[in-house]
Amino acid sequence: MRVIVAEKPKVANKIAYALGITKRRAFQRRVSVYEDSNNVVIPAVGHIFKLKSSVKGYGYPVFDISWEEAHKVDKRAYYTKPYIEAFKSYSKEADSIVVATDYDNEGSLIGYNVARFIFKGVEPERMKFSTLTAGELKKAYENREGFDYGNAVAGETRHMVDWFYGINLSRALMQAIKTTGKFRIMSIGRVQGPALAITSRKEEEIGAFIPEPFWTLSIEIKGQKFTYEGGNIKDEEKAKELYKKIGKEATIVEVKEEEKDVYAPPPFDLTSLQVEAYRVFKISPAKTLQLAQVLYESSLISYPRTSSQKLPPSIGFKKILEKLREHNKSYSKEAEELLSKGGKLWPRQGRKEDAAHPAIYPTGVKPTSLEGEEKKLYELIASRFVALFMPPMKRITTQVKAETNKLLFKAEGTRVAEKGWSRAVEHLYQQKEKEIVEFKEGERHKIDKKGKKKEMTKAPPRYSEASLVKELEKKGLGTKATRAVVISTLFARRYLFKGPGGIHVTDLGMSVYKILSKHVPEIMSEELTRDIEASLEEITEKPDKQKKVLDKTKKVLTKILEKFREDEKEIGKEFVDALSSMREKAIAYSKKKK
DNA sequence: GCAAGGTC
Repeated sequence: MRVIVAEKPKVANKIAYALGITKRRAFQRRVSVYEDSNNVVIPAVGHIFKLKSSVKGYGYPVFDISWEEAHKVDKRAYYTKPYIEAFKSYSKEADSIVVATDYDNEGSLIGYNVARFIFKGVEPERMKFSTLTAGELKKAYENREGFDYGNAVAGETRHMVDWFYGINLSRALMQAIKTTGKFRIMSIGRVQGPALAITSRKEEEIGAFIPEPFWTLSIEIKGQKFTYEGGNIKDEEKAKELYKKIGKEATIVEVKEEEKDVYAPPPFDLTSLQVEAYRVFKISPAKTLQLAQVLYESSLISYPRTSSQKLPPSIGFKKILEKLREHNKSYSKEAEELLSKGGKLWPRQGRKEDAAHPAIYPTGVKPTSLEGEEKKLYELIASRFVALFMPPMKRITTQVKAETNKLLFKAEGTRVAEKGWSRAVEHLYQQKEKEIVEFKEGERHKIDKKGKKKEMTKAPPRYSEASLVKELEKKGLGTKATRAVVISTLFARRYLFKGPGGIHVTDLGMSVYKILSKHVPEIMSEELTRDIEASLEEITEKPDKQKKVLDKTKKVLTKILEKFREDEKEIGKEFVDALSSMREKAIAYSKKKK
């Protein structure tokens, strides 16, 4: 029997149908396996093996670890057990293993672990594909390759290095607090560290910010406000002097109109969906991922954990639009227009690509019982899909300049000449336009009002969860599926909290940031990720370099952890001080509220 | 009770 290992249930289904294996069997009522007389396609659910310490307890350093069935290591991974069982039920009759997981380090490792721990002694083969079309899957099956050990070993190394740093340093932080007789869950890791550093540096910047005064000048003509073209004035005397120069009348010296095409935003990848859902609905990135997973499981949208902003024709643009036309009045007219126009349908495409998945799109399946945020997110995905095929919005910006006693003032406005694609989304959100009163060049008008205002410079804005997710992506930290989760962890640890204006860092968070920046700067820096990536590339080419990389990591960490332990008591005291200062602030705040 | 990465 040949066992074909898929990464996840939906993909197992596609592979099976592409290979003409249509007999489905529900293993233990939970796992769908697809079988004919020679082949069986069985899905994993991502990683079903997990790293586990070989020594008990919470001491450190620990470097002795091994792979174990995930459900045995972590109760929360209970749902992986039937998948393990499904594979095991074929372990005796399997004489051929084909790994058909995503073609990347993590995917190869998922398949490698299934092959070596469940189907011992059978040399695995590899199916290599980048889209899930029947044609490509079939070709990948017919042209099976040797197994890509390089990818799998690189993936394993990434898991181990992250475990060594994350578990050991988290334990060191907790141990420091224990020296004071208290207990608290603490954590830090390769992604948590830089995320905490980014927010902490912002906190410091805001704390150190000293507002400075500046003055602005304005005039009002026919109810239209104009501002001084020279911008903000730092010197009060200068502002007074200019203010005095403003006369009783002004001449319109320039009226400039410019028409611009604004194209529909590209298809959603997970990050841009998270950013947009936050902008439009204030839904947090972690919540968006969770909602998108529900929509995916209900077959309403395609796979959400993608970093692609491209949509291939193979998804069937026309069929989807035809179905969407029936669902929702808000964009059925637009869908109808696109369909009745005939000709080729071609959506806008974005820059980002993902070897394993296309961008997020609505499948066309009719939603039946969506409510609240689920409904909002679905509507966003569906209407933006329709917008992709529509013509650009035409926006006109108008700039007017007025002169009084050789002082120039300007006013700017925008209006929409043609709504274009924005018609498909206007039931969800509207672009704000700035109206402007009509003027003609050469006109002379009375100045109705003149103003001089003192203002203060503002501290830089805080991160929101959405802008932090975006920043992590920009710096190449974490993955599409983990960034929002990492941020949630920092909130759960009480390193961060949501306050006025966005994300704030707590005293505890600042204290962790400062102490680790001093003792273990590498865990707070994005350089660690860069170094690991470089090592992984080397391992992909030469898997026997793994030992060298792991040994080096152990050596470096051992030294760091030894030094950390010397200062354990002192560090523990700093954490406890930070915690009590947080408690005092919280009490003061709740009293003030009363 | 600790990471980060897959996935339900």
